[in-house]
Amino acid sequence: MSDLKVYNSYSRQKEVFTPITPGHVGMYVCGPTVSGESHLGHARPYITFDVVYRYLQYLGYKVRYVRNITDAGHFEEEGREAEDKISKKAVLEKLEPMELVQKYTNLFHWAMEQFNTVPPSIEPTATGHIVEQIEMIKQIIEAGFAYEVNGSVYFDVKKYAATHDYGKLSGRVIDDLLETTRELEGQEEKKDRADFALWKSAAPEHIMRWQSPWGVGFPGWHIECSAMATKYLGAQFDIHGGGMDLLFPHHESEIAQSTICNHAAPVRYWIHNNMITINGRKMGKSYNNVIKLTELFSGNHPILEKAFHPMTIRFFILQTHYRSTLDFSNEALVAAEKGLKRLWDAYEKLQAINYESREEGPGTELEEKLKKLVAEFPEFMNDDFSTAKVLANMFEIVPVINSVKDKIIPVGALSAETFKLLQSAFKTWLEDIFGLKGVTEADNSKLQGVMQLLIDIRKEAKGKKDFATSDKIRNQLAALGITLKDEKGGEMSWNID
RNA sequence: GGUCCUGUGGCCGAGUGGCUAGGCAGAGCUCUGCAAAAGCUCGUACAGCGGUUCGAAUCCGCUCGGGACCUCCA
Repeated sequence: MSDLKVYNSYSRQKEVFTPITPGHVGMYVCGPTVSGESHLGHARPYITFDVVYRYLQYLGYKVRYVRNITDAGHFEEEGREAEDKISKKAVLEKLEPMELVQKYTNLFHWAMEQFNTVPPSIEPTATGHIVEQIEMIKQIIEAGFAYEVNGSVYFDVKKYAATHDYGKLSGRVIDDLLETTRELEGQEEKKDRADFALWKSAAPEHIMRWQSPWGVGFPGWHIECSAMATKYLGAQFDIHGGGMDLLFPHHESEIAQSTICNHAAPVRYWIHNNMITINGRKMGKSYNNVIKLTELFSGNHPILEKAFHPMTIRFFILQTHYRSTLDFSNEALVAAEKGLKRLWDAYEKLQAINYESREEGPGTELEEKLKKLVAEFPEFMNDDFSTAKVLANMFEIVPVINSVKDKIIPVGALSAETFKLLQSAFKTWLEDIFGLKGVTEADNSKLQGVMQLLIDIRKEAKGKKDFATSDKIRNQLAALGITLKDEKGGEMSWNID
């Protein structure tokens, strides 16, 4: 099998993945800011990196996956509103800050469960690591790369850039940065406009506040990730993930902070997912075009024509390469929904077939084709996680499965070995690696019994050519949202829409 | 304004210079008491204009369009 290659944002090219410690992978992914509800855009990184996590484990790595919860809040705009985003909202909603944070954290966890994502190994909170952040800031000051002004601490970007490559990750030129940075209030505290806050002094009304060597305040925007990543993954770790919109300034600043503290570049492979767009524009609060996950699952949103199942979303996301933008539309999601159903129906049929045939024999052309398609699954994944191509191959196999089921492909065309290969490959890839699940839940044994009874009655009616009765059963069930299908050979199957 | 990405058939989307991606929708056929599924067949698309090449959706240049970041942002 080929080596895993990942596109490293830092080098801007695909590189062979080699972990620092053989057999182990440390992965940090920027988690949600729990000051509000997650929307469709947020689903992308967590599903993308869930598959990365699952795939690395499939490859045999022991992975420590750290994904933070940002519950201390960042600023609306640095300096302008000397106010914590979370505390601000808390006032509006008349909630305690931690109450608010808890509410949205719970909601986030609920959504992640709907998406069938595996929980990270560690999910540290920013508020739980104030001490670590203060320690790190102290180190940066001691190293001479930060300075204190009026109880706030700023990172000295210019000094750092003199000896380090600030701007490399995001393709920024430091001089341009100085010219293009916007005029903001509170800038006068900084020595240089490109500098960023490590610690901000808190105004008296500020609710979230902690004691520090520089007075009462709260941590700056980027330090939490540096502190928590260092604590749980070490000075250098393998993978850091997040959305492309975090490249600058968040990840760029993270590199600077960590590099000063740990005397080494913190991350080997930077992986960034692209945005989900709607009408070609990034989904985001500032664009006023967000669809919250709760709205998506319920269909309760003006631009939604219907509700969409979390698995449809998951599949929708996996059908695109993670570094491409993905444009949302009702039509696109309906297409994904139908595609997933077709794939999943075939998968369930595949698992249900008890295939008995020659144990071995000359490989037919069909067999060779199937083996090739399956063998390509890991090849595609190894090429920077091309989930879309793996799914395309699966869809090529779907007609074969259906044909075996309907006996259009005769028994004996496939060896039992090939057939079992399909069964195990589909299970591994669909369930274990892609984390997909069936959309319809019909796991009610009583309902199954009732359905079997109706099917028996319908079979009898059909046998007597009593089509009035047989059609009545099928039509009434259809009205209830249950589709009954006649199959070749007189069997019947059903599913809930 | 700066930096970067991008423009593929009705829609969504893969695409490593030469070989049918795939999904959805649509058309025809087969199967079927009817229906639904399912199977088979069908679209010869790559923004435009040049260039490199035996050969370009794929490389280069220009033009036009869209987007991201430069501010919290997945």
